[in-house]
Amino acid sequence: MTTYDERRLRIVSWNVNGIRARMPRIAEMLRRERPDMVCLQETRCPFRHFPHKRLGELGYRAQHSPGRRNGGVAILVRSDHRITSRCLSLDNQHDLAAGRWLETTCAGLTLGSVYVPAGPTRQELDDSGKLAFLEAVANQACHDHYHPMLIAGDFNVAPSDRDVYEPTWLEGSYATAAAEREDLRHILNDGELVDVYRHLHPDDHGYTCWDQRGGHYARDYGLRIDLALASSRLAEHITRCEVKHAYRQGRRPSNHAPLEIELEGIRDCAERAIAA
DNA sequence: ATGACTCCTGAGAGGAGA
Repeated sequence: MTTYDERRLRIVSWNVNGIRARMPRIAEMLRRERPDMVCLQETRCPFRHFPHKRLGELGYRAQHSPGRRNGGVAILVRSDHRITSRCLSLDNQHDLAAGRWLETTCAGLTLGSVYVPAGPTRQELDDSGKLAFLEAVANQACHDHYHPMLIAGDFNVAPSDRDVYEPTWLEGSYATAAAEREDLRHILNDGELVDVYRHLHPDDHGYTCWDQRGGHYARDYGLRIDLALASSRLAEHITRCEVKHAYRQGRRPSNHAPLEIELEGIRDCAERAIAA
């Protein structure tokens, strides 16, 4: 029986691009890393086909919010943890959350798994759905949370030009449009959230997503659109945040790499919040 | 700039992703 350090939590966020197609790689990651919690995006899997049994064999319980056809988010919790609450709505809207937002409180932490709509392309300029969704995430982050909060997932927004391989090629695209970036700043400022990777690695690219075509990964034509946002009182407890390249390589990878976040002293953090 | 992807559904192409 493995024993785990209760004061240290490791959380992985991963856009798996189809949980069924990715199950061998997900199993590999869970066996090797044994994270406490996992936020998944793009499960692309109907409710009835979700691999609860296989995940159970691997020692994880899953909560799943399927999307209509694409999308879908899940949160996996290692079986030795007790889940204290769950939330299936985003800014009090159930329909907005379907397939795109899940929230679980566990081990003194409220964790959100988010999949922001990709939004506009160069051809298709209407981005109102994406902006409304980002607004709802901002509101959700502003709600009173008893526990410190970590929101992790695929935001489909690269916060700045430093987060994309060649800004001029992507000008005005879904990931770099000014309005999206403005809304992301709004989430960070109003929710008092910290972009964890950028906070710990001010000078690295930290790309998490590479197009599957044409050797983008080999050339490192990447985007940093998978983010972990921590409430400010949680941010000081984050000791590590890394892109796990091993799972973007090898056999049948997702187009995204997992992002791993390590927290220490989380119980202290919750206790201080209660005392305050 | 990328030459030439890969998932899903449903039974073959077509939509979607980013």
